Amino acid sequence: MKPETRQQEIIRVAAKLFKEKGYSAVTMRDLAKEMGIKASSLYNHIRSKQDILNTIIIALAEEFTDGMRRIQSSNTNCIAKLKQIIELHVKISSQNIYGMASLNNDWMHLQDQRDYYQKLRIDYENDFRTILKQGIDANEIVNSNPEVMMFSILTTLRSLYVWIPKKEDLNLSELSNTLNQILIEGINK
Amino acid sequence: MKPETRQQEIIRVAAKLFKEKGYSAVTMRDLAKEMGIKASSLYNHIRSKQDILNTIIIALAEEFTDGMRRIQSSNTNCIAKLKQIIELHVKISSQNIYGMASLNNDWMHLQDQRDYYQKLRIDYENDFRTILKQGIDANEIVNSNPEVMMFSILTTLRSLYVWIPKKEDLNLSELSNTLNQILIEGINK
DNA sequence: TTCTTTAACTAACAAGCGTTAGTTGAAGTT
DNA sequence: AACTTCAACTAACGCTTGTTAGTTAAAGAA
Repeated sequence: MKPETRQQEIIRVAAKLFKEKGYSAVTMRDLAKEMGIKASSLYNHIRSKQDILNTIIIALAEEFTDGMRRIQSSNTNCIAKLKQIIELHVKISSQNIYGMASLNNDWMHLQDQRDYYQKLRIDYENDFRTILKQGIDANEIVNSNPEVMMFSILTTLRSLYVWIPKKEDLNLSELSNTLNQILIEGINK
Repeated sequence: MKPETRQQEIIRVAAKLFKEKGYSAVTMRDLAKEMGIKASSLYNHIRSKQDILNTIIIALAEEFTDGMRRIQSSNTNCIAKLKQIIELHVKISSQNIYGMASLNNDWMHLQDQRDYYQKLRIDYENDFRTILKQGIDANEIVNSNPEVMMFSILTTLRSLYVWIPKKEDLNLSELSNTLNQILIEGINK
């Protein structure tokens, strides 16, 4: 494991601050103070504040896109694909708690990369929708409203970053299983 | 129906801008431009930027608290109480799309009222948890992880404001029913 | 008509913003 | 020993921020 570069450290600390207060409310002086240096010194390592946000969000968004592609090409039924999606979100979210906050809350402050991000997001949702519809056609999934299903499941998965840090001694594969049960089978007896 | 006061209009327009860019990224000059007046003129109607945020968030939070109290004291089983909670969120969210964005994303920028808001939020979650646990004890709800159940359902309901505006011709009681089915009974066949 | 209230305005303030330029001392390289 | 690179620094830039003070014209009340 290579040690973290100073640049990576800045981006990591920035993501943490962005999670707490949001991109716009975090100043370069806040970030510098957290790093124990002066604001101007940050610019030896990063190009701009905007560039930090780009790096955080785009890397994560592409990770989700890659994961979805892998799931699509797996030779399993739709319920199993949904389980894989849940595991994908649990894995990425738990490994990148701070970044997920920026992805969810600060993407609108992207400039050059905003359109690209939104395309990735829309494509991801379309792939998700397709899996649900295939599940309905294959009689694996109840023929209700796939739009509401997607919204409900995806919203839950996208918010994992808020909730995971609150629980200690969290077993991730156990969490995936519990989520899978609740999202797929519901909660009633 | 009384016509909207100028103050109410400012708060409504502010909430709309807060939804798009977040509290910190919206300036008083942005808000003034949207109102068609100068920034300083806003202060004839409102005390401060912070005060706008207070008004938006606290009013909504108290509306949820009131709703929860009403549901608690209703003489129904737990599955029915959950349905009422879903209806409460659909109703408040659809009537206050913009305000819900501030409630969810900008509560951390509250100052004086932040502790009070957080208390309301924690109490609400505790009441929700209690209903779920009673449902498990009464054998209405599967004895899985009530913490994950609450997270999943509440996260979905809290994000309705993102999703409702995207759908046109949305029948609200139909939405409540669909949500109820998916959240309670799951999606599998 | 005179007085008061309302809701806009212009002008300005002090503080804070992201960022740049130029400098410095230490560490590594030849 | 001489040179280069690195990562910090100080100082400052032009701009934007929320907010205040004081003014003004129109509308409503006496």
